[in-house]
Amino acid sequence: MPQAAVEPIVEVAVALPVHGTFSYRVPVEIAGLVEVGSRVWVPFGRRRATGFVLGEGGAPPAGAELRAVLDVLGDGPLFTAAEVPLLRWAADYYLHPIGEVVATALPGGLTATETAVFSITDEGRRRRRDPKAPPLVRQVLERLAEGPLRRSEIRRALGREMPRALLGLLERRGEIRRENRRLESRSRPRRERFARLPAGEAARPRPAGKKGRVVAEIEAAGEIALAALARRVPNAGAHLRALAAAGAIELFSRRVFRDPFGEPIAPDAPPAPTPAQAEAIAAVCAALGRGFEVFLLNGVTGSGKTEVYLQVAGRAAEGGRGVLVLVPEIALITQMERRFRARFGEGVAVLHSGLSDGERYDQWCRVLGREARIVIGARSAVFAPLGELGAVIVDEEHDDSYKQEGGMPYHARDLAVLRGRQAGAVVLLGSATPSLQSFYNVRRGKYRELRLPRRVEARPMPAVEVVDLRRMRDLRGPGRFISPELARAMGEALSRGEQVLLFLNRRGYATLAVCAGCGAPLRCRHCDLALTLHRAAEAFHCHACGFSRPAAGAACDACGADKLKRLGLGTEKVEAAAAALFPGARVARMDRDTTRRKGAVLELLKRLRAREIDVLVGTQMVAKGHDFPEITVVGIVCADLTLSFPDFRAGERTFQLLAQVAGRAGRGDRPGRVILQTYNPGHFCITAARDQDFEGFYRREIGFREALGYPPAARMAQLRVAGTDPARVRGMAEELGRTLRALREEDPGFAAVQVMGPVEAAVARVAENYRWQILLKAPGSGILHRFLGRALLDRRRPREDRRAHVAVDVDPVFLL
DNA sequence: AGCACGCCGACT
DNA sequence: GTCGGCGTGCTC
Repeated sequence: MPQAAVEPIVEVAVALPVHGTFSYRVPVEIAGLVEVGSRVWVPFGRRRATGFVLGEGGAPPAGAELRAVLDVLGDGPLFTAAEVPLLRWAADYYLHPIGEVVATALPGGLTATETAVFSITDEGRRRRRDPKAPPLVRQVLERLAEGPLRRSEIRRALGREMPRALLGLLERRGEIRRENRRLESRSRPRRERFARLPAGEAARPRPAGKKGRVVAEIEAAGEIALAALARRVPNAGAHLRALAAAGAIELFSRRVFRDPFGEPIAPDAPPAPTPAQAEAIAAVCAALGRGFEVFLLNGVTGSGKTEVYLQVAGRAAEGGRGVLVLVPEIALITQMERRFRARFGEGVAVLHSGLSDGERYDQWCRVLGREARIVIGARSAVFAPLGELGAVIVDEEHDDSYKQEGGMPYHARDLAVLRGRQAGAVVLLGSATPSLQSFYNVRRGKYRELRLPRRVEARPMPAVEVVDLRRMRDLRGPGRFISPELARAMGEALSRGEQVLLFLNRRGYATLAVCAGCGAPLRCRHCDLALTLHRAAEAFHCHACGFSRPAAGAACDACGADKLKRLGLGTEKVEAAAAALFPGARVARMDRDTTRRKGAVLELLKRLRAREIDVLVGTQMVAKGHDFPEITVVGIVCADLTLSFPDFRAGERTFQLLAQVAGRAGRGDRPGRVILQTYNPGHFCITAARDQDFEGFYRREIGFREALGYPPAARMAQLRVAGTDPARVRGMAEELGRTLRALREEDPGFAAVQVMGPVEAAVARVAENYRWQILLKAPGSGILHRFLGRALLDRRRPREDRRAHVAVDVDPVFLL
């Protein structure tokens, strides 16, 4: 007699905003298909939901009954057991529901949901025109007559809350029908149809005419996708069925990976490293396989950090272990990807938000299937399903783009280090301007520092001249922001046929439009923010919410006067000034406005390389790691914009930005020159950036952080209360503040936690959302985490909705 | 998130 | 009375 099969129990993270995991039985029939990383369909309360299997489950808490997994979704697991600890840690550390953490980690479009969908019946169609029916009923029926809707969609269409009871009543009366509909996940493998010649058959007589051409093409290709065949032989499709029926060809379908890569890349051989590179490579490679260790590669701009990454990655991947390479943004991923594919060929996958859900899913599957053991990606790639890791590399580790805002606000660099620790892998953080946090860890002996103090091929560092903008204060026109020194340097470079980069960290033409009559600034209707004039669009834009209004005929909202003074400086005005000062020069601009289109950044970079651009004006986008070989002069139009930010990281950000921009100069064989214009020529951030003096900057800045208890000397978390109802938002923020202070009072263990606020956010309203915030400071992350857990998870809090809700940001980077 | 339950004021 | 808001608990 066969032994009764035991149903396994699995631990499932449900893809809903619910804290904790849940246990389910797995029916024996599908037990073989359910493993760690499987996507499953499970009953949850009164409905069903997508879940992710994290491991073996335990007995449910007393009173709860185990329910059974209903189905296994998709073709196989979506992550490996090696990634589970990272997902759990992130959920715990960032106080985020684990199912949502998994959903964030995965490519989009994989979480099916189930909700009630309402549709109209014939009875309802009749009642729709009944004048005696209440207006709300008629409105609902009217909407449903156009097509079935979910409750949330009805709410949106009507612009008001839709009482459940009313829908229930209409259903009982037979005017509407309700059914549970599974909203399917969108991403699935792509299959394509191919044709080939039948195997093992000697040359059979070739058909004549068009059919013959089709067969010839297929024979020449070996096998060919039908889409490609149709491109070569127009209307080939018309003959395929007959050819297949005659046995002349075979048709079959196969999974294909949507290809995000562009043209093929010529292979390269590793160049001989400089002595400093060789030393760094040797140090990191010696650590491979010996467990967790973090290196900070502190290398000046142009010192060849990428070559170190390449050689480390190559060695780390030798034993079949995975290598994760994080790069802050998409344009840089493309550069990095080219270098890696030139060295390692096809074993490279890319993961970033520039890919479609389908492309991302395919790349993800290539990694899962171990076809690619090197992943290059932006922050979300930190979750890539590489399994056993050999090395983690984070390029430009100081870059703020690693911080995710919204959803689960995580820091990819921090998670990368954690992932390395969990995997016992080597972590390599690289930057010319390391974050204070990473350098602090070097100083405390947690990370090992490696230096590349010189540029490759003995190229000199650029010479930086500081120009005091206060001299220009009373001037008008371009002379106010393009000093004689900068203009002269530009003129000399241009006359030698060299290129110039002008940097200003603010886009638009005029950043402040003030009424000439009453002096009121022009503000956004949906935000507490001034509008910026964009001349290319001839419109005023809000940089917070995207609101825009035409510039033509714009009048002051306060007094109605139609004369607006266009104050403030943005990249568009700099562009216009450069064109006016150097009429022969070809001027281009690189900021979010000119690069919104996909591929626009690469196009600009290509034009720059092809020398079709003489002067490039740009925002911080141009500061990021790009290699501009022919630029010899960099003008920093106004270094003070980031410095005056009311944020304790303003100095750090300014130093990094200036040092990085300056580093764009002279990367080819001609020496570079940087003109740094500022109203604060004596400020230590400015002088340190001028001298490329990271150590000096660090000493000054860490002193402040330690004295004031700011990270990295302490830990912070920010609680953001936001919503559409200003009174509720304020009430919730104040209530939360009281709760936090009470918690601090009642437990002496929390005496070291500081609660600051609540205060209204600096921009109190963004896109009709009102914002308040509370800042928490603590000496260490353990105590802060316990405090947050007690405050937010252990005690009841008021129900949140769009009118007012709380978001936690652990280790916040942007405090405004 | 979304579903049900239970508590209140304000109408037939 | 009871309808329909609104706050609260719960989902293995």
